[in-house]
Amino acid sequence: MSDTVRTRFAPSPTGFMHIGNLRTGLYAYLFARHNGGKFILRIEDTDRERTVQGAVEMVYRTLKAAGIDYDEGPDRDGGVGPYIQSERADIYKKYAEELVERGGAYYCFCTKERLESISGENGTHTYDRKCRNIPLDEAKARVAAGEPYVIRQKVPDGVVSSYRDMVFGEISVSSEDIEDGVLLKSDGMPTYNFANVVDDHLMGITHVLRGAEYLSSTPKYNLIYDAFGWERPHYMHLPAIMKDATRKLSKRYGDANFEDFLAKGYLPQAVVNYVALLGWCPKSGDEKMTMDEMIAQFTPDGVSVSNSIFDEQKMKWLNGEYLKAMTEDEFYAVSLPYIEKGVAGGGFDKREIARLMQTRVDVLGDIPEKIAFLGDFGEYDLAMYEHKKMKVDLDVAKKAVKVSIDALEGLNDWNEEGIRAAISSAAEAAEMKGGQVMFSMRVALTGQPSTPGGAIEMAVVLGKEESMRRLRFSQELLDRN
RNA sequence: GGCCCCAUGGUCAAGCGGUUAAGACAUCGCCCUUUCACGGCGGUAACCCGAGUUCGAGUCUCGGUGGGGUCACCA
Repeated sequence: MSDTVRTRFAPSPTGFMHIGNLRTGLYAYLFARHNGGKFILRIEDTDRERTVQGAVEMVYRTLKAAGIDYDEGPDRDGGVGPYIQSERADIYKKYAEELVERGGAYYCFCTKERLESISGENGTHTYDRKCRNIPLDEAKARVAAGEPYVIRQKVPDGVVSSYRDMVFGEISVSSEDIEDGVLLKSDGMPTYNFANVVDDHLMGITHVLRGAEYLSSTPKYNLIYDAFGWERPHYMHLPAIMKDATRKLSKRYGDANFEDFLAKGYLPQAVVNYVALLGWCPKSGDEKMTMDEMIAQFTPDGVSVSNSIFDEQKMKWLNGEYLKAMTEDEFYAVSLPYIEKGVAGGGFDKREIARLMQTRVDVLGDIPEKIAFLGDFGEYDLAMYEHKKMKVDLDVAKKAVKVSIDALEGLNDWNEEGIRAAISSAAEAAEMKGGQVMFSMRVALTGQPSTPGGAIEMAVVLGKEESMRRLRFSQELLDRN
């Protein structure tokens, strides 16, 4: 293997990809690309009980939507596969046995019951190394006889295992704090501890990026590399993303799930951009960045060491920035499904609605409720006509609505200019301020205290027929009081 | 509890011994405006505590406190 950078993203297919997982993959991708290296996707499904049907497809979907493309993976062979751990069982077994021969591991025949019986004060139990000194010949004979076993790491005595993490710096753990952990389970599958080391080595991974929960167990993994005589990779651990000050984002509760955000009307690139900013700050201080810009600027010294709290509000803002930066056509395309949902098939000018919504929503999912009034008009609270700043009250409103009706009834140019001209001159003739008429007209047209646009824009969207119908309805409503 | 890690406004965060302690989100006010937005301008708001090192500490050291992680035949 050459010395080009190779990183990997190794999710376990448990059904969800929250943004913390996504960020880990993103950083591994950015780091690889920044250094002109390769990015590998590996599926860690050694725990058959937690593996969820269809979860691998979800990983593919997510990566694709996020714009993270991998060079090698289950469906893109790079010569060091398979890239799915459950298909590599024989490899782990072979290496575990080799490690036993090298003196870095041993067979253990302790039962689960025995292990539970030696649990410590805090419910934690450290293996007491009972099987550590069984002569190898004897152990092999027991294995050959069919006795169930696991293979455990033989942690050397009296050493301090240290490494330099790219973001956290020097980390040291002494061997007395490291347990003789299980490497190969009794079902023949490896544990994460072992599969990772073997795969990362065999796949030529040069830089391991992963969550900080592995920070203190990395010395243990390094001891395995050492026992094999393999070169250790570089490590870059990433601080956690929190739900609040004391709780991590959790897969179990489906927190901050990537696909949920897409369903709510977030743009994948906005989510990816936001997530990149949680725990990393580019030298330039840029916030809104394309993937290429992130690649160009991604360096480990900008990665933070402390946890950060996920803030949907800011992600919303960023998403809004992406929305506003689109061309009208682009926005129309992405917003159309939401507009259709909001107006439920009404014959409105969807193009115009899209134009109005572009600066008014941060998330596409907010569109339907913002335009619901277009298809839903009826009795409303007349108090809405009271507006001090606009100098409007019920009497003014009555007059204004009548003026509007008279001005628009015979209008043929039903567009912004035409309506504006008609209303303006009518207002003048009636000795009213344009604002008084237009404010009242807007309420009369919509029955809403606030709308995405003013009277003229609303009239255009509603069309002449519907506008006139609504104005007359409102006139009646006002006259009844 | 042992071990590992972390600590700048409400949130994300610059800062690497000397700054009026950036910037962004949020919030508040003003302007623009026919409502709501968009946009523009401005304001409020932070170095966890205590020692030490130093002429000088948010920045270095130690201790405390708080928080996170980990201690599985889960990853």
